[in-house]
Amino acid sequence: MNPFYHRIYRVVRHIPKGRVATYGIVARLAGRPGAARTVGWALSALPEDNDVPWWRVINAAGRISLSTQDHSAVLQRALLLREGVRFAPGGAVNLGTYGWPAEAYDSAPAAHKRAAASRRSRRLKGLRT
DNA sequence: GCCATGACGTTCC
DNA sequence: GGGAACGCCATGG
Repeated sequence: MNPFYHRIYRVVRHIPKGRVATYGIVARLAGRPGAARTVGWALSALPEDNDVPWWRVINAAGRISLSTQDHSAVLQRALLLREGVRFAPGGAVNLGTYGWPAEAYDSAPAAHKRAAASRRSRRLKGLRT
């Protein structure tokens, strides 16, 4: 297994219970800024008998990236709720409150986080242009 | 080795 | 605030 993957998993294991981190942050902490997509890859490649709290990793919009219909998404919400993470009415997590590490979100406002969500919705429509 | 794909992110209309 | 385009990195065909 590549060092990146190991680093990614290690970073995810460091996420405290009741907190969440974005793919971008995890990628950055793992030493590969911009490799957010790769983080998703690494998590999807996790074996069933893993000790990595993958559910604490969400996208920059504070939402679960998986399709809400997917059983993994349902599981992820359940696990987060069990740890005390509250979801806003829109189904998003307040990164300013639960984001980890807090400094990362404090210094990086990133007001237009939902852009990620819009991109995904576009792709779901099948509009590849 | 090139092309397509994806649990993503940032910038620009 | 919402939508579209472009960029990034690793994997699989």
